[in-house]
Amino acid sequence: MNYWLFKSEPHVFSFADLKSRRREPWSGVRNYQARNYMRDGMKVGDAALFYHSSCPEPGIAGVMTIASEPIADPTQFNPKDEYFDSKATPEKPIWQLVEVEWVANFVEFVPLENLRSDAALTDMLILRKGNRLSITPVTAAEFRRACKLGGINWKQH
DNA sequence: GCCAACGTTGGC
DNA sequence: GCCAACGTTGGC
Repeated sequence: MNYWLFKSEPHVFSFADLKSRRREPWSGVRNYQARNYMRDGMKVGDAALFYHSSCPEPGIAGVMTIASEPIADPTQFNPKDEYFDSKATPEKPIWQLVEVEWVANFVEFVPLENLRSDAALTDMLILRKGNRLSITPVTAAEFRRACKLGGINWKQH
């Protein structure tokens, strides 16, 4: 099993939104590296952290799971959609997505500040200077540690 | 709102 | 293929 971290701006789509919807297609990724992680790297059942970015309190809110194989992101075909891509066709899609499913809220939200000050997390990609990728892999150890900071014992899941 | 850092675009 | 200009991200 692989582990991931997904960023989302909570005023657009928050972890609470995912909890109420339960399952959601992760549409709108328009960065090749992030797409490649979804298309080539993810397996159904992988676990992922949900990170809130561009907000008053950035940090990790909880855990979700990869719930589908990669499929073509339908928003790329819709001229009315903000993520429309005129170069994409249903025969030759450019952008893929996976569906994600809510698993568990952290008992305590883990602010970015706490991630930065944790010695076990210094290599997390999200903490690297200049990192802008909306989807990044995390190691199993980083994943467990983040869960622990959030008040969850991941082994019980 | 500022600004550093990065990805993408497009002229050559 | 180079690289300057531009747009975006995201913390502060």
